[in-house]
Amino acid sequence: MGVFVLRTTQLYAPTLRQTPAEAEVVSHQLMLRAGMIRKVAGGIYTYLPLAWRTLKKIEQITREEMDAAGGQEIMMPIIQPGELWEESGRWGAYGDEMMRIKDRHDREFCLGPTHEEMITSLVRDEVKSYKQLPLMLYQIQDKFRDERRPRFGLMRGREFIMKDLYSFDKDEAGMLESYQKMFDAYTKIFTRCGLKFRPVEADNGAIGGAHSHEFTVLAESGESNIVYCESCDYAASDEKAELKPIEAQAEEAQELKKVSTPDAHTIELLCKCLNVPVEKTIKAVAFQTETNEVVLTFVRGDHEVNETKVQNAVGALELRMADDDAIIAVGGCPGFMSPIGIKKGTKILVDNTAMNICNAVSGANEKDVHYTGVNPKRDFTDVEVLDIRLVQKGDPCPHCGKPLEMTRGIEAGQVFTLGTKYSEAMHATFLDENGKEKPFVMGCYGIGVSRTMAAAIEQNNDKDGIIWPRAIAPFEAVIVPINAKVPEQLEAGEKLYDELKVSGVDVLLDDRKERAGVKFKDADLIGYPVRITVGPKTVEENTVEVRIRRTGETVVCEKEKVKETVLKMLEEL
RNA sequence: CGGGGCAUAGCGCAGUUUGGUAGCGCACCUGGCUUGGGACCAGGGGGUCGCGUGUUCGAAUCACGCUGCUCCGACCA
Repeated sequence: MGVFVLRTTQLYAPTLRQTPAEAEVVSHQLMLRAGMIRKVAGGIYTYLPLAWRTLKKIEQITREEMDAAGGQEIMMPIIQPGELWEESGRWGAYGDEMMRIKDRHDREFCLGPTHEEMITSLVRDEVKSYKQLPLMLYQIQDKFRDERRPRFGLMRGREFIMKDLYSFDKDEAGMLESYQKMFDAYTKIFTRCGLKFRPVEADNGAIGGAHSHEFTVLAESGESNIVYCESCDYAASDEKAELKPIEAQAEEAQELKKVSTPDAHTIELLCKCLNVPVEKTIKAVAFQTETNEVVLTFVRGDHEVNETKVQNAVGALELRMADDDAIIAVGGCPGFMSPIGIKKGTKILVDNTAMNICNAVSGANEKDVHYTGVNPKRDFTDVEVLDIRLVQKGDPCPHCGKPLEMTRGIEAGQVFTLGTKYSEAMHATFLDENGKEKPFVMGCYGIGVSRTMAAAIEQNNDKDGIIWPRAIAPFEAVIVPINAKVPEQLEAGEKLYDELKVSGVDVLLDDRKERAGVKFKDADLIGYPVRITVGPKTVEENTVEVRIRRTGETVVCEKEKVKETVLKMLEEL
């Protein structure tokens, strides 16, 4: 009996019978109930032993794949000097999401929301030659983002664990190679974690750069919408999904005509009022940028505007709905907007599908008046025509034209190319083969470790609790003596523990003097993949029950066959 | 940041309308009994009723201010 026995009586895992009122999503509820986490403040949690074991397993898988791809692990401080962020220009740009603090000398620091500046500064000081490239450095560390609205437990916390790797290459081709290595590594990581996921093309957002993929863990409760094609391998986040213009049925062009449409300030009312199909209408959405410039956008009545596309098209840092006053100032009329007759110089974006409509209806920039017979190609002047609509289920795939499927997921990881955005801003350069000074070509690659744990639960649970994938379960198996007060049962349990432990199974012994029902309920709630039940029959008939959490399948076997049975089951999970 | 809601024992809640000894279920402790899916009986411990100011003989309860949490929206590498 040389093996230290890990027993539930020594495990701090306070399970709750009732669900705390504050928990909205299932992962949050189950983590609280299973005694995995406790809240400290809004979006800030302590990880108790069970959660920490799972997190360490996710970290370890991540670490192994990062190392295998050529990454080197480092650890950077959470606290970062404001000056570094001044250099990159993000001290001002990052906004309220950055937790800023001052030291006793009144110098500015922040709790790192990300580490591009830190890493660029580190490498800038040491790496001077192309011979030292490529370089990939990563860390697994706490990040802090002062979210406006932390919610969903660990899914959108303020402090969370993240793996972030940064690649430095001498040129674009090298960067793309690093990017591909990381893409492959991420695929391995999420596969090894036992999760159903999809890499999707994504928008780069404020971080900059040209390529990006999100690794989305599929779950109905997820916050990201993704589309994918079953005929080809296209998959993208909804904000990224490209759309080709839809051709409209050709008709003889009618004359542009104003008609009275009292109170028809929504598309629905307009269709009723004029008895036209919604595909024949053109809808307007007005935005203002951070500099208060008005951007008018037009899409087909049954489509939605994709703000990310608009933002990228106009190069804005921020978009918000335009005030009525601002709309009027450029010659528009809220609720009755049209590109026709807007003040010259105003930015007008028209979706390429809306542009194809024949004899459409649009506003007329007058209250209670619309145009009919609108033929955008003839009537719209000084407009930019491009793809600005939000994808919908069934839209044609941009690659093969087949209808796209839509599903929801949780963004657990994202890979980006950064190019030279940070290296140029921060003068991080090296000498190339010709002795010429060049900025590093960078990429950055993140995995939300704590979010991945939450995502795993969102994807794997039932009414009784969590159903852990084997690779990231806090324990692979639990041994439950039905009655721990019967010495023979407890001893049999301990003996099995030793056997399994020695065979490399991550196992726990539930030695609590609780009734069997309590221990079964807890085992289901915590979600150990395999449960081994030791009872009177073990003592009398030498048999043990082995049960698979996910399927409920139970196998009765002889005590001597337990090891073999459990190993085989775990193999198949 | 806008709009709702909530704050009473570790958790879930009642009590607030109509001011008068702070309650229930679960959990916890003791004893008994029980032991294959969250038992039962008896006894027990635990509260500055989120904070502050006011009204009142008297405030969990009424008024005003604040703080925190939460939901919807906006926002989000």
